[in-house]
Amino acid sequence: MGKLMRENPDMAALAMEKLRAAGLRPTRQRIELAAHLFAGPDRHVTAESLHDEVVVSGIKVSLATVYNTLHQFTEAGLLRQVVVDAARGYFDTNTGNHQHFFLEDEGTLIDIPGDTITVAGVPTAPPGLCVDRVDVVVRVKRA
Amino acid sequence: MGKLMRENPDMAALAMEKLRAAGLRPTRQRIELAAHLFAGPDRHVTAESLHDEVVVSGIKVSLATVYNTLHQFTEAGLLRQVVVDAARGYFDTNTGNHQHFFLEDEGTLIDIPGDTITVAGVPTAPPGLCVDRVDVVVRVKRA
DNA sequence: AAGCAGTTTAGAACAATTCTAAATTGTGCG
DNA sequence: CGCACAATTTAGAATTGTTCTAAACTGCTT
Repeated sequence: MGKLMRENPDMAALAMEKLRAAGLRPTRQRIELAAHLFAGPDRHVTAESLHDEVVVSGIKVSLATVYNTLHQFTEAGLLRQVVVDAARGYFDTNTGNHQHFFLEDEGTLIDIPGDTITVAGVPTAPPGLCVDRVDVVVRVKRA
Repeated sequence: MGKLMRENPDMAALAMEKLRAAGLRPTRQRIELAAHLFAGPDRHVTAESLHDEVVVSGIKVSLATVYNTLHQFTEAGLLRQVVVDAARGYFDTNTGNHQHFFLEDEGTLIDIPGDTITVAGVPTAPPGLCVDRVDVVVRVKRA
């Protein structure tokens, strides 16, 4: 399986591990995408941005596959979706408890560590429902 | 100016006032939409849902106008946009400080009064930026 | 009643995302 | 190893929500 990932063959190995652990067959495109996503520290991508990035780096993956993969990774718990912009969907490689700054002008996300913000007084969920998650988005603008 | 709004002519008058106060010319469709939006207590609508509702009640308004109007109302401070679902945009007639439950299964929003939830520890905005708003979304699911 | 800027509208255009059916690729097995 | 089959990828069409456009219409002022 391959000739790519020359920049860092170890990333590929790690990615394969991650995929296998998640029960996802380690295909060329999944490995490349995972390598990109999990190479750096916490990252925020959209399907389009990740696709561009990956294509630029010389890898051939279709946009449809990026969408599929992003969703599969999310289901597998490797990613988390962040809803801050009605226009596009963001995916976050930080799946732990944390919140976000959202720079509305640029469409950029910045993590806020999970122990920084405290949310108190969340009412109990309406009958028959349970709280799935509490999201805090700090929307910031040019001063 | 017309024959509709028979259910509640006063609503129409009120709506006209609101529109005039906001500097929006009180046209037939704006009046009808405002009457629907501000008739009940706090409401959450999408362009589509409001359009359907209004059309069903026998009023002729195009979807484009609903979109325009919703945006104009928002700019005028009569409505507020809520981003909880990547798929569609919601508008809230409650423009005051408050938060939301979001029932992911149904796509329904429920207001949480502004003094219920307390958010502490919001870090200062990155340099050159200022906090515009802090949104809290409590995502709930079938138990 | 006329004029005109502000509005509305149908329909085209768009952007993000999903779907589809066909081609390709991992993986296990003999 | 090489084959078979299911899982995956893909190009392109289709969907969905939203915005744009140019033409028709309407509320206001005179």
